[in-house]
Amino acid sequence: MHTRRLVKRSILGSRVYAPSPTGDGAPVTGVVQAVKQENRDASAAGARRSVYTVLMQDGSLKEFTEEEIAAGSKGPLKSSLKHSSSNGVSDSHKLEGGCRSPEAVDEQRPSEGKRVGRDPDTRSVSLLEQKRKVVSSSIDVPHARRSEEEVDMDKVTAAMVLTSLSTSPLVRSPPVKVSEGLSGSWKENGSAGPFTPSSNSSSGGYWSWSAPSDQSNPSTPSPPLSADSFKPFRVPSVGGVGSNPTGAEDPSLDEQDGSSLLFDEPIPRKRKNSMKVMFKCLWKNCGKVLSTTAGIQRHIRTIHLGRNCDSDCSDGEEDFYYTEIKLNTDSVADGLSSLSPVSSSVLSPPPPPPSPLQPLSHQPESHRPSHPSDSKEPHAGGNTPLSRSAPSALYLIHSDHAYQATAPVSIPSSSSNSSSTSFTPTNSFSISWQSPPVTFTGNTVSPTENQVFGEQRSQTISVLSSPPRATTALSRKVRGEGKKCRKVYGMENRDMWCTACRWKKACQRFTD
DNA sequence: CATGCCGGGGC
DNA sequence: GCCCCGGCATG
Repeated sequence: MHTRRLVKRSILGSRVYAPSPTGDGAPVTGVVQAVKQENRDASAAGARRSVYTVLMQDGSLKEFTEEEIAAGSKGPLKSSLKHSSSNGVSDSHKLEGGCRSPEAVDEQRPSEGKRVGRDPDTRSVSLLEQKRKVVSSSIDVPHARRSEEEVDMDKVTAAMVLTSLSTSPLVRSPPVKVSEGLSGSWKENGSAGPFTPSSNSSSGGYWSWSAPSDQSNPSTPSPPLSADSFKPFRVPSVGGVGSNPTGAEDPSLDEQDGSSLLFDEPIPRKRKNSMKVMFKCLWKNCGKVLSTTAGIQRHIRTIHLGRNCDSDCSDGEEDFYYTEIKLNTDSVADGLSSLSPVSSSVLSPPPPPPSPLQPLSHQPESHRPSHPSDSKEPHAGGNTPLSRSAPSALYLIHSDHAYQATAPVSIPSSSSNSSSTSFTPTNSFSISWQSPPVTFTGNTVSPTENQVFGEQRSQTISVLSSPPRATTALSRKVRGEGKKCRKVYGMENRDMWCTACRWKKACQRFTD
């Protein structure tokens, strides 16, 4: 990480002073053409130096160390743009005297100026972008070029764009393409070492590490889904960055990998607008889920990365510690709405929050979460106390799915309680709550009451993987016993059917 | 296999 | 919203 950070923001094109080649002490000016890192290996402690390739006035290229250049002026970084040196003479003046040297200077600077005003929108255009990304946002160097305001604005707008993009399922992919593009072509420059002397096009590593993995195929045509393109990028963050305090990111990543497969519509039949996007922290043992990128970034930044400052000083690193998950809000809605009678059947009053006068009074209590945040369902007849409080959003998600269960309607008017434990004082009906349709991780999803926080992650995964086609026995209306239009009129008189029957819907004429 | 019905798509 | 159909569960 350090190594490439050293390059800091590019000073390419900057005018610098260099020791006179003649040795007469009179400094000469030149334009930085390239920067190299010396002894990159031993960079850890310090003593790492940059070597600047400088285009001299006379058109020759020379290399100077940082110190040499610094000796010539007050340092390369300051020399070019704003005021610089000690004598108070403006830069331009010195240039007048020193080097009104040719095109090189004028050529370089405009191009460099481009970088400064970089537009967050261009994040999706990675190839172009990488040329501008010379100014890495992850650089912790005194802001020589960009004023604080610039940075702030950049972050803010970027955050806004990110948020808006990732909130809408339709437009989610763009922000991710950054990584996708960078990981491909940009990788070569990044890992091949220092910048090549190829003038101003110095491809900068936007993220300070190069992708060692070959998982990212350089020319991914157009992956529509973001989850995959996310993945290869996150992996290098483990080995490459080394900034992971715990150093144990792998498990979560693995799980992430596993679950990310589930992101892309496992279900052939997809429902419209039924997905809500959430963001889940991938930090080990965290798994916090928030609804906005800003929120999750803030969470990671403050909680895990230990950065106190607000969103301003973000370097984007948070992006790699959360992922995007989709929640099937639709099924949630279904489940909730199923509490009210779906069909005209008079049977089985659902455990209805809206009707407190129900005789089965104590039952609704435990069932009435009043908000979905109440954790596990009491399931079939389990008279669990309502004590459990589940603060985490995960529980919210989970219990939502639990509500998919509907009250089965199969009740012969007599007594036989069809399902397990009866909890109702009356014997005329029973309401059985089924375990949530989610069955992925086996242990956690089972109706067990013992919910541990540590299992949140798998909870989430199971949620993600939960097929909307829930436990069909419940969600599906039980087949009616009586005759239906089809039977009554027969296929030949199909026009006499009720419309529902004609449409293969639940018969409206002969309801059970 | 016939039937009932859900989810979804086309218009 | 009307209409139809694929597909699934059930008997």
